[in-house]
Amino acid sequence: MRMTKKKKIITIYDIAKLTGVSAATVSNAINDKGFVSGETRAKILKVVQELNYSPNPAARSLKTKKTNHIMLAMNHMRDYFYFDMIDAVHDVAEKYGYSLILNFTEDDEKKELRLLNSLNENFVDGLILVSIIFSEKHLNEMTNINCPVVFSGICNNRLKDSNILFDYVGVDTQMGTYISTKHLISQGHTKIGYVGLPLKIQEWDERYEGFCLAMKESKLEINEKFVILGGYNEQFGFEAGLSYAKLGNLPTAICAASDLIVIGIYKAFEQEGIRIPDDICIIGMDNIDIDTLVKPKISSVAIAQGDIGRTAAELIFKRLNGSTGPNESIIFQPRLIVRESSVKR
Amino acid sequence: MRMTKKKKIITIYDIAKLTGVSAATVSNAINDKGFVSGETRAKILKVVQELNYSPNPAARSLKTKKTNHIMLAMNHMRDYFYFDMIDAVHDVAEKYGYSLILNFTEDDEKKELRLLNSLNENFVDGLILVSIIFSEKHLNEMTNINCPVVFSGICNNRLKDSNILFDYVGVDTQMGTYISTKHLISQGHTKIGYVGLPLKIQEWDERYEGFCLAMKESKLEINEKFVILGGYNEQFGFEAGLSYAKLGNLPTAICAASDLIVIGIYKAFEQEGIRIPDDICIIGMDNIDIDTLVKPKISSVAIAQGDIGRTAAELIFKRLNGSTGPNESIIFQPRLIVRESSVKR
DNA sequence: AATATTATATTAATCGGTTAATATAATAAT
DNA sequence: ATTATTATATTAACCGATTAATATAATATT
Repeated sequence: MRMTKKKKIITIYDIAKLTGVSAATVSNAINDKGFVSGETRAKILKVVQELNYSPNPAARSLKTKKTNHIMLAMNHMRDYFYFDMIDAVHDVAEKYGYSLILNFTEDDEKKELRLLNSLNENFVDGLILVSIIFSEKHLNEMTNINCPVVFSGICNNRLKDSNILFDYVGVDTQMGTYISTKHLISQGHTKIGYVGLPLKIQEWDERYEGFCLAMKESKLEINEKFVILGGYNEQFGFEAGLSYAKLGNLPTAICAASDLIVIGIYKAFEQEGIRIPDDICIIGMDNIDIDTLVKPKISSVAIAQGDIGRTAAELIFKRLNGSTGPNESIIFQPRLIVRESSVKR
Repeated sequence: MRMTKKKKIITIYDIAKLTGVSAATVSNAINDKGFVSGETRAKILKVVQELNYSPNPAARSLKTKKTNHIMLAMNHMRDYFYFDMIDAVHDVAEKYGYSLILNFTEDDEKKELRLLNSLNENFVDGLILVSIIFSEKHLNEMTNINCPVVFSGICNNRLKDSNILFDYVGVDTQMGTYISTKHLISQGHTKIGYVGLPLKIQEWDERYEGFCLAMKESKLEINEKFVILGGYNEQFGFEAGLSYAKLGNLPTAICAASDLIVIGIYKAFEQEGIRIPDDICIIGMDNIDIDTLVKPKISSVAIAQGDIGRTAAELIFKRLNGSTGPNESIIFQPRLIVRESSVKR
């Protein structure tokens, strides 16, 4: 629709004039503050409704210092991982009468830092930052933040372990790869490979750690040739799959850090004539929709993205409502879902 | 992060005081208006940077009547259809220095109408409304809108045909089912079924129309038993698949209005032992990621969701930049993508 | 040298609400 | 009947920017 000539904007003063009261009384009536008689209130609300008036958000915001916006920032849209999360955060925001601003940082740490840096300007009332990598740089940028921030996603548990410096809602992904690896081991596998994220922070990664732990516990050796670190998306999975094929000597099972990696490996293995699960068993993580649509169906570890989003959002509003308790760290436990890709038929 | 004690908020007056100029000059310097000497400007910007100052958006918004927000409203998150669109709109918004507010109307016409109704309150600077159904009720609610609105999605072309009442960016979905049906016909099929949306508006639906047109052109009869109307999601596709199975007498090919429907039919047919494409050929629409991940790969009609989002967003900004030309109606043409599900091997 | 023009900066009004302080009227308490 | 209390409404300041109108100083023009 093209812009038509500017309409006269109805202000609180128009309502006041029409009802014969002061602007302050109109404000009180609208915001359900006391001090307004039932009669007056009814008269005001009637006119408000008739004129379809609603207060200018900017003016209100300027005085109250609340924007009624929260922001959900995440690296990128195209990870099926996030859909439920967006949905859940949106629902909670709506419940509290807030709007949801979506922001994609595209795995760009600079963008994330700039975002944190800009939050001192009454831009949003709260932020949920989903980041794959989380470093001390993030903390440094948070010194001048004056709105609640909840971190989420695939943070590094190490940060939570020693010193809870921020609210955090996430999932124990180390447990995720731990149980998926254990599942493979329980099937009798001993030559198990791993494909996952690089060890960015201090040469360490939760998911890889979970894999190592499970192997160690079962006294199994990790063959370095079977470990491929570097990413989490389909493309990386495809490349990893090809590397395996070139290897000649295959592991009998693979623990992957994400289902997208598995999808990539599927494609590579199909191309190379390697059969799943006949030649090699495989299990992923995230429990995305696609898992049940491909053949064989992908075994996975469910991490309740919706719950994470909901909980993170609720935490924001808890803080906005004045909760000043110590920082919380809410860690959901992952759940093993055995389908077809990890079980020999 | 929990709220710490409120920080002193830096205002334009603080900057003014520190640099020894007036607030007006600071404002001019920040906004790159003329009338400020290079020397003064540099001095101001230096302090601005040092204090990490940025203008209060509410105050600015109140005066300028611009929020720097645009809204993308769509029925629901969980249609793969929309991902590229969200991404594209976000990118364009970012390019113009705008934030993206996401809103889900959940196929609820009331929510859509309430949304249109609320847009007279300087809430956002522009709206892209993606709606499956578009009725005159929508138009009625738009009388008091004072920001540009672009409709998109699967609107009814009829509205555009007679009288362009709003900016519209979409895809010719009638052409979509027309070419997919033609494709099936060119393979020699004569008994062709259709699964798609109900005929909500005036007993008429674009996609179904495209199917009918192609059949008519080839002088093929439409068997009413093979036409199943009622929805567009996976669940509906599953039910449609089961109905076909019960029918006994199957069509040799099916034109589906969405790929999600195809996914549903896949599941039903797998359960019922009907093979694709051996027993029945099938083609969908939307070209979602999953198409190439399932077996057989789903033939589809690509509708450039990213292009639609980008174009719709650019149109919003064109209007915001003062374009007052007649309403535009930009219709992308769909593209046939033949994979495995529609071709006998 | 007097005046016009230009460049630069300031003043003060304004945007449209909210809210603390204050006034007024109505009722209750003494 | 006077005062205290309560309920209701108003006044006016304020939030933090932008901007039109205005002032001032510096330079150009005659």
